Amino acid sequence: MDRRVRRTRDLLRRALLDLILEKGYDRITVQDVIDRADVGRSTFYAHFTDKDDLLLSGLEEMSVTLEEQMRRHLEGGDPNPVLAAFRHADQHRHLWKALAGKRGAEVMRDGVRRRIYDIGLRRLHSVLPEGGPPHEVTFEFLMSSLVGLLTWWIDEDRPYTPEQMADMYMRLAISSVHGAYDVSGQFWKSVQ
Amino acid sequence: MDRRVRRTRDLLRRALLDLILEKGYDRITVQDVIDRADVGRSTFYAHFTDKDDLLLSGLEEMSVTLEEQMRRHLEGGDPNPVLAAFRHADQHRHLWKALAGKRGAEVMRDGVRRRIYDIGLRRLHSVLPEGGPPHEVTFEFLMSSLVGLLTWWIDEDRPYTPEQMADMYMRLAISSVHGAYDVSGQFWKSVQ
DNA sequence: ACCCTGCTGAACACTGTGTTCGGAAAGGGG
DNA sequence: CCCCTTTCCGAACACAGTGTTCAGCAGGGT
Repeated sequence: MDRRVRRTRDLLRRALLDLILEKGYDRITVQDVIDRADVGRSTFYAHFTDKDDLLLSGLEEMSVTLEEQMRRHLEGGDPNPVLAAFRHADQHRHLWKALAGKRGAEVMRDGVRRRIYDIGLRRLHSVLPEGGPPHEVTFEFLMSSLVGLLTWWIDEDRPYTPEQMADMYMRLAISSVHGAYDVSGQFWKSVQ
Repeated sequence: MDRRVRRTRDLLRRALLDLILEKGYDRITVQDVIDRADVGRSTFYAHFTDKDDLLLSGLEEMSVTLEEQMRRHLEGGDPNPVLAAFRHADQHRHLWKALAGKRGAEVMRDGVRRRIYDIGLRRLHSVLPEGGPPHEVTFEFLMSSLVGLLTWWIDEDRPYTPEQMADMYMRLAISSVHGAYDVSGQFWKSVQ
């Protein structure tokens, strides 16, 4: 039955997330996960090929809602394009901490990073003016600082609201581009 | 014999670095390392407690020269304080790629990151003005973009000189701070 | 030539992985 | 309610890698 399958997979995913927050991803064994989820060993391997696979299945779920949320914000003409990301992280703190935080797995951080990069790339490339550093450099600069701020904020439980974080990031990011490319206020408008 | 000991440790460290570039840190077994270094198994464990320990002993060596080099630049009143970091990465490409790159270990990236953070923190805190975002936010923004650019540049073999990289980074970084802090203050009061 | 000191490698116990398979349990359709 | 299919269970197994131990070997230093 489909319901049974989904239930089992959810149990396993949830157990993994809890364990990540407790002891960190790399200290977890498959045995830990199936004990916590109260699921048979062979059942685990019937659903996932290994621990990483289980983890990645969680990322899929998360990045789908993230991308959707970001797209909605962008298409809705939101003045701050990164607000959606900070809001999503705030609403799914538990998930983000486990997946993108310190105790999470490397695989995962790379995954999250790549997702945000992909979303940002589409938009940024058409928005960046000419006459400054190569786009790839500016892109790397802006994306790594965004990912850095996002994960730091969640990981360290800093007491700023998503709106504050997004504002601060955008202010820093926009003026960096503005200064480095030496353009007039037109850039600010095109971002809004 | 002191010389014999040092030789053995060097053989192991070198073997590890080569293997990291070949197959990535997490795919390496202790057996791989000692085979490559042609060293007995028990000898390995006589010198290092495990694989991570061997890796960290390499970081020590690297971060000592990096810190020294950065301190010299800073004390010499160098106009571009991050140039030393880009130069060091350029001169020790092999090491940086293995330690701070994609194929390197997580432990290591965190180590490199923390080193750069520590060095930057001392300096930044006294330099940042008031009236903008909280220092910790700006600091995180600047440091993660610096680390991001550094590792991306080395990892992807982008064809820019250390001087160009340092220049581009400083341009982006300075104008971001300048722009974000040079405000009438009204905006930031609501954040703080 | 003789010591040390450090190196060797086989053997071992142990932890964790991923597979297999007979049988139990759970749910849906008649 | 029973039957049938799907799913789950868990013990047993082979395997890979870790870290330890120990008797013996090698070679540089005095």
